[in-house]
Amino acid sequence: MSNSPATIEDVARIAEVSIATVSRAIHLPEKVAVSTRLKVNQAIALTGYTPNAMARSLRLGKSNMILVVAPDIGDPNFSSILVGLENEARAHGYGVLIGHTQNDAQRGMEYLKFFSSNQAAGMILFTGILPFGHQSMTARLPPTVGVFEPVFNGGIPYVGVDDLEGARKAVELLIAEGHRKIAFIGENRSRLAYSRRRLGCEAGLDAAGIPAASRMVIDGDGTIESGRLAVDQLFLRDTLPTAFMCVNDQTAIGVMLGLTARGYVVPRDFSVTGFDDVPQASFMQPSLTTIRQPRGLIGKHAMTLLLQLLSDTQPEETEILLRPDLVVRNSVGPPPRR
Amino acid sequence: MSNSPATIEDVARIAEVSIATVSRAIHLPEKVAVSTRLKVNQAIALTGYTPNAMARSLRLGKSNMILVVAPDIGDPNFSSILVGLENEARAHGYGVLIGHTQNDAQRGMEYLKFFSSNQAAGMILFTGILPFGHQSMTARLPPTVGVFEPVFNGGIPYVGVDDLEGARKAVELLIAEGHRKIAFIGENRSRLAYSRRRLGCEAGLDAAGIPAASRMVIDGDGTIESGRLAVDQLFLRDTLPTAFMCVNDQTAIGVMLGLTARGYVVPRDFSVTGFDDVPQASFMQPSLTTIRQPRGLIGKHAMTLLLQLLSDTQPEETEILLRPDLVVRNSVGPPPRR
DNA sequence: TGTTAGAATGTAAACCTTTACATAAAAAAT
DNA sequence: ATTTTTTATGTAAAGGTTTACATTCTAACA
Repeated sequence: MSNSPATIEDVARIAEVSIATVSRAIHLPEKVAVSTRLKVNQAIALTGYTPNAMARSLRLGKSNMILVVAPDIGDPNFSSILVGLENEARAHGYGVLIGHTQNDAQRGMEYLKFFSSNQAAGMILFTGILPFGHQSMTARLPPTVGVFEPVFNGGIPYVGVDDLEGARKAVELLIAEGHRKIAFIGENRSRLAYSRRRLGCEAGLDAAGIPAASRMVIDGDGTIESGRLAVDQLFLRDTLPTAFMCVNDQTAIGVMLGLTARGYVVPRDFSVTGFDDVPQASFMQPSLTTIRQPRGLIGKHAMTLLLQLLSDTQPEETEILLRPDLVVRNSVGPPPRR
Repeated sequence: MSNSPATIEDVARIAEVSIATVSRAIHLPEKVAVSTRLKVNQAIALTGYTPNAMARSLRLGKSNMILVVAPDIGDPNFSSILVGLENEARAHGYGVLIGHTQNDAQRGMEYLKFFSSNQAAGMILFTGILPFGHQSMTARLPPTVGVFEPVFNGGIPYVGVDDLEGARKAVELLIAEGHRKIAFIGENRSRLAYSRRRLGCEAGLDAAGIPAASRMVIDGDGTIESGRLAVDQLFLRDTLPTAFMCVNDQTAIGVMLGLTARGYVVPRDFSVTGFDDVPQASFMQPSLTTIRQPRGLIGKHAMTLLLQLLSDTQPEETEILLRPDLVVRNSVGPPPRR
């Protein structure tokens, strides 16, 4: 064992072939005679040779890193998708690089250096927003797949859950339990996924023939705190809903905390549904009825799609919507008789 | 704008200097005349040149990527530390690469390819276990810093919380509330951090003169489920504790769920403490009294330490223990009068 | 036997930097 | 004015791959 790592030359010398043959033995084994292939493999085993990825990327003009950009690494939705992404990437020899923008466009821009410096080949976007100041650069956009949140600037493939369908399932459950006055606690920062959920809710209410008069909408910002505030706002009104359909679990948790703080008991006094099925949802008291995102699967599909883009295999689908599942727990019951 | 990215040659041509001068203008500006520096900078701005990191790493024999290896990316402890790590890394021009071993040594080995192929310069280890089958390779170990969990194989710098101190604080709170019969719900997979917490607990009990007879220890595996099981095990015994001090929040959550399932009320009937202060802790009913890990800070310090190692600045400290804070919430009260 | 097609291997250039060393120019010293 | 020192720039090699093209070898064919 020498002290510096073995290079392709070391292998070539030991196998008594040229470096070109070694390279071919690795990447196009069928182009090299069986006997030489054997010699090369032995030499590789002997030296413990691993190709230098830097040299490789330089020569190929392509890196084997995927940048994953999320607004917040701490988001409970993030980690399981990341697992799916990482598994799939690793299975194909890719590494996963992470970045978090904290919803700051400036921050997002910083990560572009990974592309201009050739360190990343593609990007997975959690943010729903391209990390670019100017549209002008869109032409040079690296291969990108959106996840969890569709990307505004059209034309970027997206993998996520069918938000409309999921929201419909949730509202249907509430209606089936007998609820008629349903408040939708939404999110106002114009996130596409969230507005789709609202549309799904509307659709469900329409289908059940619920009049507009008994519908309520409060817009928060998708945080626990905004769920609490939404409760306060609703209690200022003349009519209260019997059920809260929340745009995500964070909001739902906030709503439940707000209701509990006012002395109400869920689901006896009010029913609450969430969306996402974050880990916390199952530990709430009562546990939260919600719509599950198949996060691992989303990650896997998104990475597959991206790797297709990278290998110039133009994928047929540009939007993959996975089926959301209703997870029935204990935060929904029939409306109280008043 | 050409279609392929600008290289140092393009810049040199426009600035009418040699590529060496361009390189110097970037990395050793004081070595180049002010007038030329200006020309070069203009040319850089004009072309939008960014140095090709692959070529740079190849030449320098050093990458600017840090591999972060965790047993489980989904661990709520992971993400905030990751934020600290990533912020610090990015501030120094480094990228963060992630890997998750799922407590599988085989998996861990796979990530070593990032080093043998020169794609990563250093490593942050969450696992407490070196991802190596053989000790023999220890000599070739890349610069590594352990985090959250000290690394077994001695000599590896570690940044974490002072587990002893934290555990002492927790047990002191219980004792101050009047508890004498305290059960420690531990973890049996010989994790160093966890065994330190147990020692801290013992030390606190010793200091208070609590006799060995009224101490109980149950070993689980640090999961919610094992917390539940620990409760079941204790209820088989003659004497019950009045308080449960848990090795981590997951276990504490399990304990609380187990107690609730048996119809007990926390903290009226039993007190419970955790360790870590994961996000869930504050949403439990009752909210969990626990010991906070300053996770962002841990990440920041660990990365600083690693970057020092990488720049051959031998750091003086080899173990940085941050001060843990007691977070008093609602899961601890005085013991019931029986 | 002499040609030719096909298979296997080798040679060398290219990918883009950084930097030791050489050279040229300017400033300082004689 | 000449020599020496200092400063600024240029030349060219090296880092480890991949691959187009050239070469050699083998086997098949006439």
